[in-house]
Amino acid sequence: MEKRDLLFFCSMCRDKSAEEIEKIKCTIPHMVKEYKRGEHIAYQGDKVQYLIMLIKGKVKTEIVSNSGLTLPMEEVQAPYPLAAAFLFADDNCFPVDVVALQDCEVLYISKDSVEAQIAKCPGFLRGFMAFNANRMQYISERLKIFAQKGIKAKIVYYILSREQNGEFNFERSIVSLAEYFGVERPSLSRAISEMVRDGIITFQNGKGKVLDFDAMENLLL
Amino acid sequence: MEKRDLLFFCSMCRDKSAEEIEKIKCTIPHMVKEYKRGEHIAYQGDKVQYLIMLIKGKVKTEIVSNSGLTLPMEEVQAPYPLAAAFLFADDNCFPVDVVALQDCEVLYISKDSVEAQIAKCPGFLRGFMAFNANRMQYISERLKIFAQKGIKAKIVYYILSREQNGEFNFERSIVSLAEYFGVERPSLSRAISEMVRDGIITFQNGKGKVLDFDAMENLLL
DNA sequence: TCAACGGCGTAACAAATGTTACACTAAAAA
DNA sequence: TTTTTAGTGTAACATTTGTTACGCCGTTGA
Repeated sequence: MEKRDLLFFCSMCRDKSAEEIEKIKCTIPHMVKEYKRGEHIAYQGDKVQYLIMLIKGKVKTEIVSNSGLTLPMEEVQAPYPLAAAFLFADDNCFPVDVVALQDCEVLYISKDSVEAQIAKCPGFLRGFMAFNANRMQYISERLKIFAQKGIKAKIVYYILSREQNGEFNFERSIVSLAEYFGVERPSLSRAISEMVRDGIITFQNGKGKVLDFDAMENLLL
Repeated sequence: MEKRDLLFFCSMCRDKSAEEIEKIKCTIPHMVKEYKRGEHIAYQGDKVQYLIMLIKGKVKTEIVSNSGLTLPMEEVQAPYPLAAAFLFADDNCFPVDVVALQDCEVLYISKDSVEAQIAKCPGFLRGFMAFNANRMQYISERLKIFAQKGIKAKIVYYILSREQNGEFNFERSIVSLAEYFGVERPSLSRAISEMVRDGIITFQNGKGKVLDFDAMENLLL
């Protein structure tokens, strides 16, 4: 194993130098498995017994209903942990099927080894926690956006959570923002245009200013 | 919010009563502070330096924009941890203001003490992880529902993730399901009626059967 | 018994959003 | 240079969802 697991241990044990990571690699028992394109890496309902790291390739996850229908969920690029949050959950089952989209390599570390490593190495704990916490933070943020009813409310929420002195920068294209909001691009475009027309904000090239904070607040209800 | 697994992060302790929790307080270094109704327990942007447990009372959380507008987020009843996921996040700041709705008691355990306890007591680790994992699971599930475009798609998703042999039970009232989906009750009611009319499902008193799986699948697109 | 209430279905209409299509621009590729 | 491509705004129309109001039913409590 070479550079790719450096990435792995960088994310899981981030306060170590490369040399120290070398040592750690030797001290954590692990397995590596390879999967061909199209193979299942895990099935929904499987127990998550290992910390599972996708170290090479790309996978997709999908929900499988009891009647065999599949609902695509998301695609994951290496390097990335799979179901890391569920290793310690009460219901520690894969919530999805995991299928290789390319030839993949997957690294497994048993739960016991993870716990042992956590006890030994605070950095590993921090890395693991930070990963889960960051993911949680991201998901929470998205949930708050989704919970806003109406496109304008989402826009207002998004702007208010990042404006400084009334100025804001979307940091995304309209296309990706629409996707992030879960709405259609023309709908988002129209909503922004209307807010500009109504004198609530200015907007150009992803940047803008808030002109009427009261109107903004009303849009949140 | 799921209160069922509250909290006390020692899995050995999770089913303990308030009295038994008293003992645990003795084995981990900690502080207890009291807050009057209306006082701020934490401000958005504060560093999360402690594992913070609301052990008595009720609080509300709200986002505060840079310009002073507040967006209410959620209410939390004791006992429940506050911002537990953020203790180890890279950006370990409170994402919200926390304000006491009643007189409250709050317990603080320093990050170091938490790490020490985790190293000492695998049960504590499991409890902490399980709490975060369960919360993540809950939030992920809601996010998946929200991500479904259109009420019928949400219904289909909800049904497919819990049907057995084509039979399902909502386990909730229409009112609370509408809230869970983030839609209005009459809209949900109408959508269900239409699906019944179209021969896709049967439905009565919160229970029903899937009649046409193909039609269900089509509604997910 | 009756009144009050909450949960539910339904309908008519209003409002928001999706859909589709087209035009314009800037940047990248040919 | 010209052509292509991606990103964007806009419009007209279709569809979905929200809003409001009403009636029905079962439960609760006076």
